[in-house]
Amino acid sequence: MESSRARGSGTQSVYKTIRQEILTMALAPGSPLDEVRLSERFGMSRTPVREALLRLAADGLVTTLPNRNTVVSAIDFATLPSYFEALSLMYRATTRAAAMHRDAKLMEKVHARQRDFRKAVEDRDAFAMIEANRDFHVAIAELGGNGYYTSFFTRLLDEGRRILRLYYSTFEDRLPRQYVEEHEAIIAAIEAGDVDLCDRLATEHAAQIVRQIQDYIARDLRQPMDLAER
Amino acid sequence: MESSRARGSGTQSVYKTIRQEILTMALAPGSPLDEVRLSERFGMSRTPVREALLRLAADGLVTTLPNRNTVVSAIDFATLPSYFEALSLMYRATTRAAAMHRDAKLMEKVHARQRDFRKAVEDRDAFAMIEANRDFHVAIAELGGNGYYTSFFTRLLDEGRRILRLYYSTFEDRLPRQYVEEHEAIIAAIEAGDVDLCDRLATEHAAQIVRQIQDYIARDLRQPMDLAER
DNA sequence: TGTCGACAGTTTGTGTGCAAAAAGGCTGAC
DNA sequence: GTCAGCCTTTTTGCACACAAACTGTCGACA
Repeated sequence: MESSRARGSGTQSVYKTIRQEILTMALAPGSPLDEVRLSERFGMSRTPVREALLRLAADGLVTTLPNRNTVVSAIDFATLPSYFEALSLMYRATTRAAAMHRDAKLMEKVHARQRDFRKAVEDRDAFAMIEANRDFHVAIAELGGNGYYTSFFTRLLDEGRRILRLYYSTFEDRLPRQYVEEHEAIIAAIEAGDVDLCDRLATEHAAQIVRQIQDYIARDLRQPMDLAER
Repeated sequence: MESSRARGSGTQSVYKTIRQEILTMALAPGSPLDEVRLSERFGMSRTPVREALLRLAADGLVTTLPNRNTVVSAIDFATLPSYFEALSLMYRATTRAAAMHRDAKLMEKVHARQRDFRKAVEDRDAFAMIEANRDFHVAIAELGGNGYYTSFFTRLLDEGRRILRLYYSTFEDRLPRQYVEEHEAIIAAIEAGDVDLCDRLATEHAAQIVRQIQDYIARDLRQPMDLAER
């Protein structure tokens, strides 16, 4: 068959593709992932598909029901408070770390991500904004230089992409501009090496985001809302 | 063949067994894990072995070199400072959370784990002490009720099991008794719901452990030490 | 009419074969 | 004696086949 595909790339490409589709909500939570159907879609056998699903399961993005099928993991609203708590903590920890480990080269990446973010806001592109915001904070985490923080934080932010997509389908431009300014303030504080200020700004920034999501949720709850996950 | 094995248990049992062997250092970092050899050892085909290795790779416990073999992940001493930082943070976060979410049933589990820990210290069993200490803090994290904290912290503590095994091969009984007392103090602070005290105790407890490991490392460095991982 | 059991269909879990890729050894030339 | 190139060996990545397990449906019986 197609031996054009590089040897180790099968699993990788399936993993990346499905992961992206899950995070962008192209695959809704609860969607069944059939191994045969996926293998047909990607034009390869079940084995690499299976291995990709295994990796996604390890990431917590899909849930495999033993001897049954695999589904896209549901977003559990009951754990949202825990999520916000963990997210806030990691906002603070990574931003503090960044203020302590300044590095010109990595700092430039932070600036670049902030430019992307500003552009997304100006374009009023809600989805691009979500991605850019994530990338901005990942860049800060990498600047902080603690790999444990970076991987955990990245995981949290990715889960957040799904939550945000749920509520950002319609774009409201009141708050985003404020986010741009907060990002600028955080950058300035990092460059000044002011750890305490970073901590305060990160705390406030996290609270801002949490507040906004909670507003969206509260608004949704006033409308009839289909909570059935599957 | 042996159809006696339950259908879904193959991968699971291989995963659990190898994971345990890695965490207890029965499999040294850098040890090669050959799929064929493992499949012979466990009396099954390569497929379930392969899936188990994939899960271990997702946990970061093994590293798979593409198109080559997979090896037990090395312990990277360069990242130890980051590790200690993350560990300390999670000690604090989970203990604080525990003080806020008190629960009689889960609290009893904490007491039980502390009894195990005390017994391990009295028995002068270094390895049992390592396991019991991990379980004690996991129990506190579960008491805290934040699943994100629990999973990240558990992962850190498991990685710590390997590091501690490196340095606890000979048991020194100066500090352990102090750990017992510190654990007791933490339990009391949780039961009193004193968040700030929990934070201080967790910080000090973490610093204690970090200091001890660093002492071990410093002592080792004074001797000729083979740093070659493989 | 409601409930239980058997059957068929679907989907996963595992076994097996083959080919690609990398490592190490061998041979030959310089 | 050393180094380059080829070949062999080892091990993985993927394809495919088969059987177990679960779901849903249909029919029989109370």
